[in-house]
Amino acid sequence: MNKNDTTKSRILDAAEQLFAERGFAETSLRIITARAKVNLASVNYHFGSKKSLIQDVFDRFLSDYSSGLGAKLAELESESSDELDTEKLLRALVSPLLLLEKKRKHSISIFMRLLGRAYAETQGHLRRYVTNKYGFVLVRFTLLFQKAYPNLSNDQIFWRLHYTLGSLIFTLAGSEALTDIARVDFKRSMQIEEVIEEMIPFLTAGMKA
Amino acid sequence: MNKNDTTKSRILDAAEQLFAERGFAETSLRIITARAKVNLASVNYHFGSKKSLIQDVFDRFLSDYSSGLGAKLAELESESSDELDTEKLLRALVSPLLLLEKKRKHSISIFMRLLGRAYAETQGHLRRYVTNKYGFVLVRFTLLFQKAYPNLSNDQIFWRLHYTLGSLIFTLAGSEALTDIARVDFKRSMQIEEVIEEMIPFLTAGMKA
DNA sequence: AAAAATATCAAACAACTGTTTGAAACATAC
DNA sequence: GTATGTTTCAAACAGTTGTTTGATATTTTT
Repeated sequence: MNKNDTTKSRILDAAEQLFAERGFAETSLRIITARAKVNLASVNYHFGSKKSLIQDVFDRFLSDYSSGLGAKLAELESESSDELDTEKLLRALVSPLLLLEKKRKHSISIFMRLLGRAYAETQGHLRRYVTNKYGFVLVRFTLLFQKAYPNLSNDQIFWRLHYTLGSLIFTLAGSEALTDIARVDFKRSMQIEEVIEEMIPFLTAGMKA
Repeated sequence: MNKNDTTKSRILDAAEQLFAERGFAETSLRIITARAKVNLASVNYHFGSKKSLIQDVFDRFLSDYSSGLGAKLAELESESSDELDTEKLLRALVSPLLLLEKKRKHSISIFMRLLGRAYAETQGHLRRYVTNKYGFVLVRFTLLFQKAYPNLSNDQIFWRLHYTLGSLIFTLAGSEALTDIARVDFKRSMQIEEVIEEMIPFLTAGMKA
């Protein structure tokens, strides 16, 4: 049987879509299993609980993304500080995203919406889970920025990195709706790659303000 | 009876807090009424439904904010284009927020978290409601930016405005958690006013990149 | 003070939630 | 082909949800 058409992966596919569209609490297991065309009980059989399903949806994205990012970071870490600049670092951050998008259409926007929702879960289990398991990537990234900008204080870098993440997550999460508006208002149809390209000079300028 | 201690306003107070903390679907009417120390049925009596309660929570914030912003925008609209700059416009955007914060502690972060959640509700009733009722403010703001930056194309302004909103909402929504981290990591405790001050040069540089 | 309108209350409602169960179907190994 | 392990399925479970009800209390009007 095709690995992408097992009961388990069909549940993951349906769940990640619906979670991104409607949120975690607003998405019932019955809606997921109906969309995935599998039996209701199979979620608890394959994943144990709804909580674990949510975590597994994240894991599939994050392990893909952070392995791609890890390679990029390793490259950059071996470079000297005067070779580093914001644009290079930002491209390291987004290029694994574009890889995801190539493998599966709209996955950037789905991924970013999920991230936004996880972030909004200020006190929930999900935020803890994500930060515990993947927080070290953010740390590595912060260190690179510190190396690239020795004149900026550490907390300035901390904050600017968060401004950047805010722009990225917010814009890419809403990219479908926003490109729609741009298309009718400015008669300009954009791909997500183009949206990202537009964003890089903005963020670069801010970073070294 | 004190206007701020009616059943209705106690429900609004409890609801806005809990919605910001936990989300809309994750917050039951029973939790709200328990926190507000009122009877369960009073929500449906005073607001009609949970949906309307959510909208009314927004209305209280948005009418406060957008009336403050409206005055600022009127000022700016009467200025000539060479008097306008990004910093002025950004300050017009955030100064009504700081007024809210003065009236009630933590209201910026609550407000931004609510906005973030409303924004995440891509297909929900709330997003429609907010954009229908308050979308014109964003339009006015866009026009001012176009006036201030005649060399930028309209869609560039459109996108950069969204990057800015992303930074603002994302950072201010998480400002409590982030200032906590900054305090222990950098031994630096920050007020929200300071966070905003730090953000303005970043966004200004990006806007005129 | 009587009457009318407004507000509060405990209790019940139907609908929906995630999860469990035990039997049936299927696959794999001997 | 029988036995063993794995997966699917319909049905039921207990708990929570938003909402409604009708009685009681409170306030306002006359």
